[in-house]
Amino acid sequence: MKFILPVSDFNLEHTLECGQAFRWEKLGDFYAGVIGEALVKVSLDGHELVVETGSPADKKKIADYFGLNEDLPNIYKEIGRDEYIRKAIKKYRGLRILNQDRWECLASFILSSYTNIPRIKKMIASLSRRLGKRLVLGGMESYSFPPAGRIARADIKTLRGLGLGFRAAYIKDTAQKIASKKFDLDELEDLNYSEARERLMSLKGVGGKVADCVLLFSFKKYEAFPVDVWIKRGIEELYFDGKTAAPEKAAEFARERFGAYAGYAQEYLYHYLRHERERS
DNA sequence: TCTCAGGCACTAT
DNA sequence: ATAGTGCCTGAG
Repeated sequence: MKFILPVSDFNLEHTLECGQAFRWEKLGDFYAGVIGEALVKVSLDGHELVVETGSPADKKKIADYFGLNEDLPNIYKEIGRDEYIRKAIKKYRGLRILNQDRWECLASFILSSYTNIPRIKKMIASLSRRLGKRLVLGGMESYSFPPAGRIARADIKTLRGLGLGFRAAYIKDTAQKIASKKFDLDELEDLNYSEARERLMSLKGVGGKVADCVLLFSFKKYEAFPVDVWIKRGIEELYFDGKTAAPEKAAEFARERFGAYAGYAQEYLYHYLRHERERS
């Protein structure tokens, strides 16, 4: 099916290539990716987001996935508290935080530890190809992200064979807890940010950074401020006068400075720090 | 060959 | 609480 979502303040490229999701690929003038159980093609034409899916899809869910329900101008007003962030917003206007599948998001960021984005994408692709469901759209094919049960039952050697390395044990352990309902992801929805964060951190392979990514990218807990090495260096340089700060301190500072949408500030700052600062 | 990449667990203070 | 260290793997 094919449909159109009207959009404003939306930049597809920034949104899909900012590192929050690992399943999108640019193919000419459109992006192909997987949302849940659907292979999806999207392109942006002015104020129209053109969406094509291989399986029936709920328009509302797709709009929600792309973060289209958030009032971006208001968010900019909230987080625009200094020159750095305002400059970053100017450069990356239209970047929206996605609302991804919770399990896939958690698993993906467990895999993100001590590696780089191309390799994270590779791990997710091979895991999906091996244990996920085949999806087709037109001439394209891809695979859904495997449900927790599939990963829980896979043996550790298989997972290592897919290139997961030491992360294989972490993801399997977490998959087992989810599949056996010892850990219910959806219950986190009703907890406040720090309670939910603490719960997530009880899982193996989930520290503060990964927990924040999951809360930000799949729970709409926008006060989450993931601190990776880049953001850490940036915060130290811009706000701590070059002095080193523990990741938790940097995150705490950022939540106080940027408020309820600190996570949005993180996305903009991250890209500003990583790609564009020197050119501005 | 070597270093480094979007962390985390484990151990020792 | 806080600091140090090893970890699968692949790209540059």
